[in-house]
Amino acid sequence: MVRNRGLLVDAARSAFAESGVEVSIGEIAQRAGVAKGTVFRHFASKDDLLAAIMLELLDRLIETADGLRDAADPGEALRELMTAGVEALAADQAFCEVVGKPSLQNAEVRAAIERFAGLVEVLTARAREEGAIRDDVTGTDIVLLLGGIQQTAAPVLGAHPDAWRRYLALTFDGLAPVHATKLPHPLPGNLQTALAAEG
Amino acid sequence: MVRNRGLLVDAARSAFAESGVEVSIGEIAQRAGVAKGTVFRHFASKDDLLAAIMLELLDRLIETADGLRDAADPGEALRELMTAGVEALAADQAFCEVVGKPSLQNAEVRAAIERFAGLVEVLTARAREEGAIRDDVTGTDIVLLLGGIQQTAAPVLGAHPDAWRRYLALTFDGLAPVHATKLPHPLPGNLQTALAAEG
Amino acid sequence: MVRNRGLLVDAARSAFAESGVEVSIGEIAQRAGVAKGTVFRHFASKDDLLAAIMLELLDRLIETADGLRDAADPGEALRELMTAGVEALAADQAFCEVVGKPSLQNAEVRAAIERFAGLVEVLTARAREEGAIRDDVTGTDIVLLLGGIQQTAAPVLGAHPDAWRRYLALTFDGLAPVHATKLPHPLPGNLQTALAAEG
Amino acid sequence: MVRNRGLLVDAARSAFAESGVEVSIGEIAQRAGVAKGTVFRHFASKDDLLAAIMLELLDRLIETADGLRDAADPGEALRELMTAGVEALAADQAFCEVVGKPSLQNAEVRAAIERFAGLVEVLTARAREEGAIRDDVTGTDIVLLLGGIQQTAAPVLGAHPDAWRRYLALTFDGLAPVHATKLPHPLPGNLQTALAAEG
DNA sequence: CATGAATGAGTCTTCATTCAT
DNA sequence: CATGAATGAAGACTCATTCAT
Repeated sequence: MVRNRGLLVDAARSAFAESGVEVSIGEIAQRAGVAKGTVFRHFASKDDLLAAIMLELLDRLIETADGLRDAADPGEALRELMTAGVEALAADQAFCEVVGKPSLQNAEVRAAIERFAGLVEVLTARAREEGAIRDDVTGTDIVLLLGGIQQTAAPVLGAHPDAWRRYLALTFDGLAPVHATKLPHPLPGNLQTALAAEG
Repeated sequence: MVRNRGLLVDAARSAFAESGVEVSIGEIAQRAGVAKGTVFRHFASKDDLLAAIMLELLDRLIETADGLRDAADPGEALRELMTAGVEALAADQAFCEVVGKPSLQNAEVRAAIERFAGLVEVLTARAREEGAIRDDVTGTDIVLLLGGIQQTAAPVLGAHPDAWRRYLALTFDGLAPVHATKLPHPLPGNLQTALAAEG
Repeated sequence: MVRNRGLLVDAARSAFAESGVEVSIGEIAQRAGVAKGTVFRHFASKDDLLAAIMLELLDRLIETADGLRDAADPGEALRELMTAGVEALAADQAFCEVVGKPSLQNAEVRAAIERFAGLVEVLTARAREEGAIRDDVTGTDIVLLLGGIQQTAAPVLGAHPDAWRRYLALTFDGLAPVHATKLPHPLPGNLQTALAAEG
Repeated sequence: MVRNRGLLVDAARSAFAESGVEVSIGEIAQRAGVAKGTVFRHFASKDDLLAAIMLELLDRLIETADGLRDAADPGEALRELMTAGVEALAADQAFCEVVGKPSLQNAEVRAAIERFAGLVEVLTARAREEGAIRDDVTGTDIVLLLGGIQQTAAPVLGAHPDAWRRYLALTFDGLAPVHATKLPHPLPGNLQTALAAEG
């Protein structure tokens, strides 16, 4: 039924968030109060289930980015988006692992990340043009930084759940247009190109 | 013999570096060209082997930090240390996982991390006092940032092995004393204290 | 299904009985005609499986002991109980090993043994008071003797499956109240106390 | 060298005695202060080493039995022999396991047991003819009883190292010629015949 | 549709035994 | 002769996935 799918998705969401991608199907099924077989009725494989959950998170983030597209203050908008991004990562162990490891991403997830990256690129460009951030920073940088900020705080998140805000602030200071030297090793503008394997 | 142990450690080093802590003993043995049992001749358990490899890396880092202790330019010294730290992380998947997840650390590894953190604290203090970095940044921040910088670059490391240098530069700019606002959510000075308490 | 569990328990029962506690899960699975994983579906660990089988035997023995509690002839009742006990041991290698080695006993098994020992104590006391057995024999002695009688016959059990009856008879003669000298080295009345302390 | 063999045998003796036949070759080698390979230089297999140690024990027992052959009091002689036998068993875990489980016996051990059994048969016959013990008891019974008596006390040997004397006394009372009823299930006079497998 | 039993490949680890040095 | 490194066959246990009911 459709209700079971809902329970399943809820359970998977919390299980992946708390325990990461390695959480077992059995654990998820148990949390949902269904049998393991039911999981595979709704999702062809564990990877599919994971992808579905990750897509939810990505879609929410895409929506947020979309809503900030025409914000009055592009610098502030970018900061809000980054806040939302890091917050989402800090709240979900599996999300961190998936966005940080391309090998865990399937086609749909990759497409959603690309979509998100495109919006980030737009917001970043606006902020850059307004002089809110330095002009050698790209959208790809911003997307990558989200995972980095979360990771910085990760080891202390148990004791300091808000620590990521500290490192977001620090990173944002690094993005400020006050810095004279150019950043080295610029990446290609497109995230997919930057990810392009083995090269 | 000693040669086999060398092969084994080499194999383990590269296997852990490429695939992370979950790489199987079988894979390591195969890379080394030995039987599985041979691995357990040299290291009592997989954890012991992992710890040995991690301690190599940590010891090298500690040595580097120690050598920079009395450097003429404390700001530059800190940057060099961070470079060495991120480079080590970027080159080793397992190292990232171990330093980021206290549950993977055995007593020796934990002690080495603590020792390293102590040296970072010293270098950070000097840089702070010299005005090379802003005065609301602690050694704990620096240690945590290493993992964050690596993580930022991680998704593109396959295609751009030096990408971490870009994000190290960006982070270092964020540490510059030009920033007026204080960082929120300060952590306790001691890393162990910051890590304390699972919740 | 339930049939498979039956097959599994049957297989485990006979495998443990014939080969002792060291029989492999693979052997049991093969006898049951299932895969190894199936064993772990039904029992969380080998110890759990062993405990389940052992508890069956102990429960049957406890039931027997309980049924003999108010028997008209306490001497005969004790003999019947000992017969049941030795017979159970003679038929099951693993049972012998488990009751003889406290380290193989989990909490439930230990509790069942204690319960059985309590009943034996009662029956022994009655027999003693009736003058059916000598008055320096305790329930602890009787419990211990069961394993001893089995062990006496063990080496010839292959060729003489009933040999234990011979040594039960001999032992029972030794328990008769006709003997003038007291038994040396009396043990504490309680079995757990007698077992206490590894040294 | 011959000295190494001595160290090895000493180590094996104590290791087998304390831990039983399952003690590892590594443990024995370590106790002896030699390398594992050395064990196999002196003994072709673990079974051979075990057999050598067991033969020592059996030879000592055979000697004891031989010395009691012409004792003035045949009943007392038998009791002394049984005391020596049970004491040897109680002091050696592996010895118990080997004599109790024909499958652990190699040809030499079996021969020594047979030799011992022959002597016991002689002592038993004398005691029987003197009326020191009941006349339906055979040497085979006596040999088998040794293991049984040890086993009776085994579970409490940790806390009560002399407990076996209690059960030896009890058993000896059972052997007394005061008992009217014949023992059931007589075994063939020869131990090897009684052991004869699968019959 | 849902169940949960069954599968089987894969993991770490132990240990008797062999053999090059 | 002694060493101890190497082997490889087991063993217990886990888990994604399949499928009969």
